[in-house]
This record gives sequence, structure tokens and C-alpha cells, in this order.
Amino acid sequence: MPNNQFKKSELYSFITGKASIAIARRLQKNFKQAGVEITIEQWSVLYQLWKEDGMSQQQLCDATFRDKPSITRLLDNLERLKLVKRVASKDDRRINMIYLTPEAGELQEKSMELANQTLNEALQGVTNGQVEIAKEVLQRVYENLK
Amino acid sequence: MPNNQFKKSELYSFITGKASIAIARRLQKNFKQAGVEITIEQWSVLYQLWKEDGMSQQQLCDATFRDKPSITRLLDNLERLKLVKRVASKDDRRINMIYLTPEAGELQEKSMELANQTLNEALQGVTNGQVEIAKEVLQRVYENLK
DNA sequence: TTTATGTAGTTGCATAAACAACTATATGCC
DNA sequence: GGCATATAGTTGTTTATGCAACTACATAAA
Repeated sequence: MPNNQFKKSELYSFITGKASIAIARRLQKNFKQAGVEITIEQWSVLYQLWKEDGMSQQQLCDATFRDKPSITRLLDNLERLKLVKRVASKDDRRINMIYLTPEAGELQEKSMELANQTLNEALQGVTNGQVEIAKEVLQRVYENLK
Repeated sequence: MPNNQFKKSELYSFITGKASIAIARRLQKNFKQAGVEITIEQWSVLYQLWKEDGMSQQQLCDATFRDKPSITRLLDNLERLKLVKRVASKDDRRINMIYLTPEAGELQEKSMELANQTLNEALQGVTNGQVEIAKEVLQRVYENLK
């Protein structure tokens, strides 16, 4: 029997990622309550651009673990919200460089604070040591499957 | 500073649930390769009904951590695929009891095997002890936020 | 220079999720 | 019984995902 064979009763929660879904919903709710009017998917793109402005769409695909059509459409929506701008690269005309607008900058501090707060809500009663191991496991799972 | 304050660099992966997404995609891919022609969301409903046939839609909502419209539409699709049937309850006419069809039964063994296989792929190189702790953390997160 | 091949991004289509508003039925209280 | 309230399920609308097919541009080899 393989090392990590799951008992049936334990399988469902792991596969469906209930914890991640719960975190996502809570973050969205916290955004809404605080008047941050973006989706968490849009936020995940902004988050990458706050780390490094001017990424290409393909770089955003890799960074956010989304496919190209998903990024195309998230950027369509973010452009309509005037939070990012597509700028055609001069070096390589296939590439769009994505830049944050000043309006996006106004969202950074508040949304990052809400994200941290949400994680603290999520991790009430969990020790730092447990969190470290959980992160290692999830990272390993991601590496195994990506 | 709160006990589990996240460093920024660690925040993203946890919030976006990259590991869960990776598992979901791999399971869907494994289904497809094996000729199991359902979505993982549909599978998650069948999974609950294999544990207990004849649940109400509300019970399926609770069991799968989805809202009512999501279950309504998943069941619409599952009915079109002839995998489940809605049966109005005689006791309470608001309630639909959901029953598996024989066609659904044919999917059970194969799909459960693929789910277990997928988890084993995901957890390569992770010890049982680490998995136990990760499960505890994720369960706690779920309990904190649900 | 032409041709083949690869890469970046978009579009079409089907499925699913989140939220609000809605219908129908049940329950509890006067 | 009649009314208020709660519960079960559906529908509409917007956003996002997954996959395949497509266009445009770049690169490298003949």
C-alpha cells in the first residue's frame, strides 16, 4: 500500500480544497465590507504587479498559476476598472506589458492589510510550527503536480 | 504582532490555494485520460451520494460547501447526463430527494480509484506525519471560517 | 528570402461560482 | 383559520475557469 494512501473519509476535504475556498470567500467578504470593490482574482493579479510592475501577460500567467485566456479576461476587466493598462512592448510586438494605474496604487495598502487580517482569522489557534509544516506540504503538492 | 502574522512573500500561495487548484486540475486530467467524462464538481456531488443516496439538495449544499444555486445547476447538469434523479419528497413538498441512477454506479469504482491515485501523485515525498498535521491545519482553517 | 516552428495574446464555447431576488411550501403563533 | 416567518429550491446576472482554435509576431534554418 502506497505511503500516503488516504482513507476514504479523509479524501474529500483534501481534494476539494474546502480550506482554500473558505479563505477566498472570507477575503472577498472582508474586501466588500471595507469597500474594496474588486474580486479576489483581480486582486491576485494586482498583487503580482505590486511586487513587480510591468510584467507581461505570460509572466502573470506563471505567477498566478492561470492560463492565458484567464489572464486576458482578468486584464480586460481590470482595464475597464482603470486599474491597469496594457502597453505594447517596443522590443517584441507580441508582448503586452501590464502597468498599474495610480487608482490601483490606492488599493494596495488597504487590500494587503485585509489579506493579512483574513489569514490571521483563518489561522486562529494554529501554532507557527504547524503552519510551517502545512506550507511545506502544500508547496510540495504544488511542485509535484504543476 | 499576532501569532501567525504572515510574511508578505508567503501570503499569496496560501490565500490562492495553488495546491488545491493543482490537485483539481490533475484529477480532472486523470478523469479525462481514463474516459471518465464528468467534471470534478459533478464528481464531488456523486461522491456524497455514494456515501448516502437520497440526500436533499440542502444536505448536498452543506456536504459540498456550495450554495443553493450552485447545487441546483450541478444537479441540472447531472440530470441531463442521466446520473441522478430528483424525486419530490412526500413528507415535505419543498424538498427534492436526489437519487443516483445505475449509470452513476458504473462511475464509482473507477473515479474513486482515480481520486486516490491523484492524491498519491500529489503527496509524493510527503510523510504521513506531515500529512496529518497539514490536514489538521486545513480542518482548523475551515472550522474558523465556515 | 522563404519557410517552418515557436511564442504571446485573443476569441468562442461550456461549466461553475457568488449574490440577490424570486416562488412555493411549512411552521408557529394569535 | 389566518398571518408572520422560516426553509427549500429556482432564476437572472456578472465574473471566472478550462480547453481548443485562432491571429500576429519572432526566430532560426534552408
